[in-house]
Amino acid sequence: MDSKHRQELADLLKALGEYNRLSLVYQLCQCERPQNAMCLCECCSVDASVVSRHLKVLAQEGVVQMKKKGRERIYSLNRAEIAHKLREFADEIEGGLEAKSA
Amino acid sequence: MDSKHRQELADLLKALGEYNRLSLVYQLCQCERPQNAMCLCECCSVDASVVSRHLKVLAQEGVVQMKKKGRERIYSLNRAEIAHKLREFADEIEGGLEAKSA
DNA sequence: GACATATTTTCACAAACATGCAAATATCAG
DNA sequence: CTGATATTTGCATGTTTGTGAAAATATGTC
Repeated sequence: MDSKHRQELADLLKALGEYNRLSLVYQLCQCERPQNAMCLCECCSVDASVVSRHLKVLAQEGVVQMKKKGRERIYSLNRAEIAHKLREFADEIEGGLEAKSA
Repeated sequence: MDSKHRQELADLLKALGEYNRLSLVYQLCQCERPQNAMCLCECCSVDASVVSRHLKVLAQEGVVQMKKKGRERIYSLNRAEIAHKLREFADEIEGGLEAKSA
């Protein structure tokens, strides 16, 4: 794994590794439908501007996806993509040396 | 998931979400045998004290395990445990609502 | 004991970060 | 156009964090 990929993975993990951001992810996780930012705001007791910034970070790392709808922004979780990256990382950790030869 | 578990997961992801710490994890990952801190020091170009602190963080989060051996500290990766936690998280993200009923 | 090696701790510091508030922007309803 | 709602941005602030250098600690060798 080259340093660029490693940096990307580190950035992803860092984005997920903050309590309020992780709470937003779980909130989106439990919602059947995409949610707007104000709705997401209720799960963590912080200012709307804070939620906005956290969602921006999550979007930059590809954790969530955003769609404009009128004056609202509708967010949804990139479930498959994130789950895949996490499992890939788990495989690397567990597999270790034999990962590629197997 | 209660807030305590969520905080623990956030702490784990944060520990992994720093470039040099992640590099240490990958370094340990590629080693068949446990390594001492000085050896690990070579993979990232930082001071030995920095490596020591990073390893401390990783140990606190249960990512690595430490064993004293003379004046050396031998570190090894908790492969199964970390991989399991990552997969659990991946399942939660991907499974979403249906995770418990399935 | 004296010295070398491995590691941790303390200190200082700059950069990054999370946060709240207020102002700005965007869009809808009337 | 006016006002309301949703969201972002700028600013200020306190906190955390990653870092290197030097001192301290621990343990091995002679």
